[in-house]
Amino acid sequence: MHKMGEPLHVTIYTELKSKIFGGVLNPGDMLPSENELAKQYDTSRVTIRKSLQSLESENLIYSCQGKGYFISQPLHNDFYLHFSEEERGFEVTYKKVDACFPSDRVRQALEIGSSQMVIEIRRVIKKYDRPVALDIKYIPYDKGKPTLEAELHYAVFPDIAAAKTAPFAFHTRMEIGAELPDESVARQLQCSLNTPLLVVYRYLIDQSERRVGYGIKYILSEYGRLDAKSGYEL
Amino acid sequence: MHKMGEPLHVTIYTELKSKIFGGVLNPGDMLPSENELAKQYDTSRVTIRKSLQSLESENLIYSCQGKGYFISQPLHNDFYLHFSEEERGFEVTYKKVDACFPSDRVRQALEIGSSQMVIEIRRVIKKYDRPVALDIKYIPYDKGKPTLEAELHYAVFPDIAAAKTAPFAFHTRMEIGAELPDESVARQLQCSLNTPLLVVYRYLIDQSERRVGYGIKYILSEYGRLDAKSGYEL
DNA sequence: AAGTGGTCTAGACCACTGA
DNA sequence: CAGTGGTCTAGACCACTTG
Repeated sequence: MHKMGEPLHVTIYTELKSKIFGGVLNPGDMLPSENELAKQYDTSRVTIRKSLQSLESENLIYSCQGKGYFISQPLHNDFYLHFSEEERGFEVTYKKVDACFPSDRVRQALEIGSSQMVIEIRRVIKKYDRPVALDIKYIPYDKGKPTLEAELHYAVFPDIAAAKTAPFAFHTRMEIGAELPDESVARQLQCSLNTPLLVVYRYLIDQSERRVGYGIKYILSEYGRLDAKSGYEL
Repeated sequence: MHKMGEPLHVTIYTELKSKIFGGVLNPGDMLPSENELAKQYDTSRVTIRKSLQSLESENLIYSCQGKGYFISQPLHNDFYLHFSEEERGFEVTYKKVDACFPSDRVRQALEIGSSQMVIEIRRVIKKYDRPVALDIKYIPYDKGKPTLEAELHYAVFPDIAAAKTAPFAFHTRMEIGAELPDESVARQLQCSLNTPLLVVYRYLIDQSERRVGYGIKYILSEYGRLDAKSGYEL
């Protein structure tokens, strides 16, 4: 029922959602028409549409012109993963910035020629004085740019592109794998050569599909599993 | 400008979005008021609100009552990850279903007592006749339920909960780590004991926070990195 | 033809914010 | 106080789907 002070469209939204979560309405089922609902709740079509649009933006229902509204198939394989650079409780104790010529792997990842220089930024992330992750980033080095020191804040990834283009005009791709460290990585993480590591590759891509950043993060798995979730909330 | 046949609210939406992606409007900036925009585009407030609501549902803008609309801070650390059970081009060549008493790890994951039996479902996923992943799932075994054979379709995870509750009334948590296989896992994946594996843990949780399923998937990393992406699309 | 959703108008009143 | 967004109405016309 309509609670005092609560907008009517919220009440309608909630009641319909309850029916979906309660199994009264199931995937594929048709909802009552807008006019039907407007009559039921003694309100206008606009208010009903407001409620339905909320449900639609949560992927709970969808509409077909001329036919009606239908309950969606639930998406239980789509996960949401938060992967932040600035981890709370962790400390970045070491930074190194270099301009250098890229290795083949880095050249490929950034889709650049071998004569194009790159800036390499290495960081060791520690917790309780023990290294838990090694983060290496590469960004193409444009001549006539500020000094290397000024590039330090590029350690946080989105800033790289944000500095060159509009803040929304790029996206990121991520690949997650499991690998054993090479000697250099093992040394910096103070682990043995057969310690399995989570490795996260990141590609920063601008609006014209140019690669503007490449990052590799080696994570000691026992200190940092990645978390993701899917599903719907009442 | 307003193209023929295109709804006005879409035109307005697109023009505003272009300004955001083009860097004309930046995070924190205030948009013109609804009345302002209605005047500019010679339309009603309702149409303007429709456009703004679209932008809001994409997290490009947000509104504050009494103040106005503002450009959001971009969320470049929120990733979208699709983790499907039925992989195209892969084959499930082996299935085993057992009712058994759970190990400690499984008991903890499902939050059940040691006298509660569970059903174990093992699957080996192959590609070109080579194993690429091992998938083990556990679901609490309720007495007086159908035979084990009938539980085979539970191999696909969401179905487990969907069979017991409404299709929307549950969610999933996922943890991703890197581990070395034990002997049993190595044997089934036909790999050595120091092959690093991606390990994906899944918890299927119903609306009253009960664990209704637990899954472990060991993935040979070289054949199946996980992909995720973030960002905005024009 | 009747019913559906999609678009749009021209108002109204309210709650909230800031000067 | 004036200006903002939030809610809501009572219509209208269109495009689409189905019988």
